[in-house]
Amino acid sequence: MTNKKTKPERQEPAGEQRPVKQKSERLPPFKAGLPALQTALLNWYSAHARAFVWRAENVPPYVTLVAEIMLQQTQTTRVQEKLPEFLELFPNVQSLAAADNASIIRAWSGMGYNNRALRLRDCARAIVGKHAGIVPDEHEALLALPGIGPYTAAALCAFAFHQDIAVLDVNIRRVYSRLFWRMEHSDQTAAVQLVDRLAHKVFPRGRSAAWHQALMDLGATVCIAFRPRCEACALSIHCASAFRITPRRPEKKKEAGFQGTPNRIWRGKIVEILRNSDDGKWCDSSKVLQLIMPPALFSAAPESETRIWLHKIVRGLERDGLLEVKQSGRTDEKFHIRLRVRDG
DNA sequence: AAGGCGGGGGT
DNA sequence: ACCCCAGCCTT
Repeated sequence: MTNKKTKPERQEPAGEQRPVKQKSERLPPFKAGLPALQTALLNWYSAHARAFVWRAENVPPYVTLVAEIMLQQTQTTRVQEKLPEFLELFPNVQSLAAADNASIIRAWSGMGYNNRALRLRDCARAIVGKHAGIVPDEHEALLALPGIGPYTAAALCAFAFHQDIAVLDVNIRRVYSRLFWRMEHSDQTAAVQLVDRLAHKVFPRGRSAAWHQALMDLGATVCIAFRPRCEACALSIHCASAFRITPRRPEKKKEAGFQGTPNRIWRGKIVEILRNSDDGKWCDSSKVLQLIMPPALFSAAPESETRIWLHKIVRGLERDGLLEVKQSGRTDEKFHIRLRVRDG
């Protein structure tokens, strides 16, 4: 068991963070047997499954793909709201593949992590170019697509194509860690390799989709990160850590920022300004500063230094294909930006 | 292995 | 004013 978020200098009782001993490749001892555990989780899911639009009957793989990309680091409630709007604009792989940068970035408004929007569009293009417009159903092929990593590839195999495959994200790993090993604190998880090996063995064959959806629902509503609600958990009888977890928050990482706000938030503000400006219109750097900064801060900020800071952020956005920069000559002069129109 | 990358909603 | 949250990519 490791705590990857806690720094070594943090004082802990000796031995607390040693890795869980793994004597063999055999499964951990299940308190009441694996079949009983499987039944308990699937029964709980039958009664408590959250009704999401991407879980409806006969959802095309394309919709599952868009949903899973959106669900990378974005809450279910927001995806529930944004997915239908997005699908209205881009109802299939072909329409998404045809989108220019500005269109897809605008359609991504409110989702955050805007680089995902371009990768998703590029993913659609790769599907059109390499897979005849059909979302591939093989894990290896999915993994090779832009924006699709181990989690999303497995999620598509399980949820869209009903293959027997383990789906692993931070939620499911947390649930497994607590279920099969004795976790002392809420921010602890078993070693990823250990959990992942186990994950391939414990899901009921033929029920991978329901099983992993169930784990994610349980992780989101009951076996939550900070203070798990063991008293409400259908698996507490089976759980090695039930009622024994002490809440503890992970060490927060410091993040580069300006005026107390992380740079990525400023990035988002800049992109949002460009979304709301006319298509193809160049926006003056001073105007952008005025729009993204609180009035008091904008008034007090020295023009030149602030513009140099903005310029640095903007170059990052340019590198990512999100916007275009027009600057006449010297880098310390005013400049103009707009949403990137050309394809990336 | 570590850092970059949003933003809305809850407490 | 904090907190949280269905990863992936680059260096």
